[in-house]
Amino acid sequence: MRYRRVKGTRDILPHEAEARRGLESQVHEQLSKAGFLPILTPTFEYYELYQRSTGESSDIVTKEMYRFQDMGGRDLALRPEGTPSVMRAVLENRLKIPIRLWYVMPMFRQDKPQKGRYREHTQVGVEVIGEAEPQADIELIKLGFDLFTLMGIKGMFLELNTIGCRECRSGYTEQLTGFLKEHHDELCADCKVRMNRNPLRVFDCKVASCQSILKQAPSQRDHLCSACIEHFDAVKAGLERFSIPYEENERLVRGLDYYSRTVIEFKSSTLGAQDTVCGGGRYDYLMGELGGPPTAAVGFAFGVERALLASRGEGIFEFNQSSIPLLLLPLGDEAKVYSLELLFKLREAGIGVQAEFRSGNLSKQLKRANTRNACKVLIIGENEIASGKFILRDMQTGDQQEVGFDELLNLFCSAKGQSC
RNA sequence: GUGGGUGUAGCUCAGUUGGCAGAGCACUUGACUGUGGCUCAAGAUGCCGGGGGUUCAAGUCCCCUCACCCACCCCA
Repeated sequence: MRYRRVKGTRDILPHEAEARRGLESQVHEQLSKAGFLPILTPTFEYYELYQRSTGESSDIVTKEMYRFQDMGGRDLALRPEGTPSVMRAVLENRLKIPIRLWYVMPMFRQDKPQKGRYREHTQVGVEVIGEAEPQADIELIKLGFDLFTLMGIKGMFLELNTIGCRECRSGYTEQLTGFLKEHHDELCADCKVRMNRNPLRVFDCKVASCQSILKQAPSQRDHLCSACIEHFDAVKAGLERFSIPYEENERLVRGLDYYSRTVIEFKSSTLGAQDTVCGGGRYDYLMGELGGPPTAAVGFAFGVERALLASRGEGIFEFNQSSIPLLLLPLGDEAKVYSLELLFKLREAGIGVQAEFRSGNLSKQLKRANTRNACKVLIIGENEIASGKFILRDMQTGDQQEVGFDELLNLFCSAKGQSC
């Protein structure tokens, strides 16, 4: 094969493309009800935007970005995640805050592909901008929970943590760094790097020896300020009140630098190694970081591909085998021309109709109709053209009737929306 | 970057101790020239991922390489 798709990219073939349309329209409906407005941002931005927001300690920025220069020498990058672009757009276009925005956009990360991980993938993102109260966190989490339930995500569970605010975190990271320095020689190479860049990330480490050291590490819980504790308690109380099951996971810190306080991940046990369907949290400092006014915000994003993987064959985006409600079967050259005319007239009337233009006797045409999964066929031969009456055949039952054009319209318009 | 697995027909996959390249599904044609699905018959389809080596002989054994998948890591 001479031409292949680029590593880590996928062709989304008709049946999956249909499923995605179904998913998107459901998401749109739910989010509209919750007051979210759609937004779309460019596929590439200045590299610096991601560097400043996603952060220097994140894997995304350090090793996964598609970074390039354009002909004007601009330092650009393909969008690896949506939140920075959306916040930039809010700021740049002076959108009125508070505002709730959502998007579905492709994201690009040059990671090594495997199941549920692609170099181009699609995220649905949801951002609540300008709401600092824990109720916003609760509403958002409930929204996600309901959405994933509706989609039929199998083996779903929610992990929850708080990573504090600037004030309480700085004291904690200081203490944590001190602890890590004491154990410097026992740590793995990755953790030695993490220690300096973003010490909280050491909790992500899967190396057994690191984990056993970390058991004795100071707990962030003991360093949360009273405001952060209050916020976290309110969120947890809300989840309990609305019967949203969750697991508290002190190890959950998220790979992006801009989070504060609440962080969440929805996971599915069916996905294997890449089990996170949705990640998110609060990012009260990001707007300020980008040079805007201090603006609290909370949001999440879920991967469309993973959501589909985790719910295959279930939920809202099942789709029907594509079938043709009515297929015109012309017999002979004259009938072909005639059937084209008929095709346009019927379609104008709103009927989902197609025509078979290949030549062949009736036997062959019916065979083709069968292969193409036609519900009903209209046989158009010399006799039919002469009389203006066509034979309408039901491909399932084999019933046939002679119908004129007007009769045909009536039959199909009254049966609109029905499958065969 | 580090492991493991898989590459054979359009698809799913067999292929034995090295001995003519196979099956099922799908496809084409006919039986059936204005009535499909079922059945029967016939047919087409391959750089066996690529390169090199061993051998009288390689899909099969050896070396190299590429691609894809999975896992580590990280995340959606």
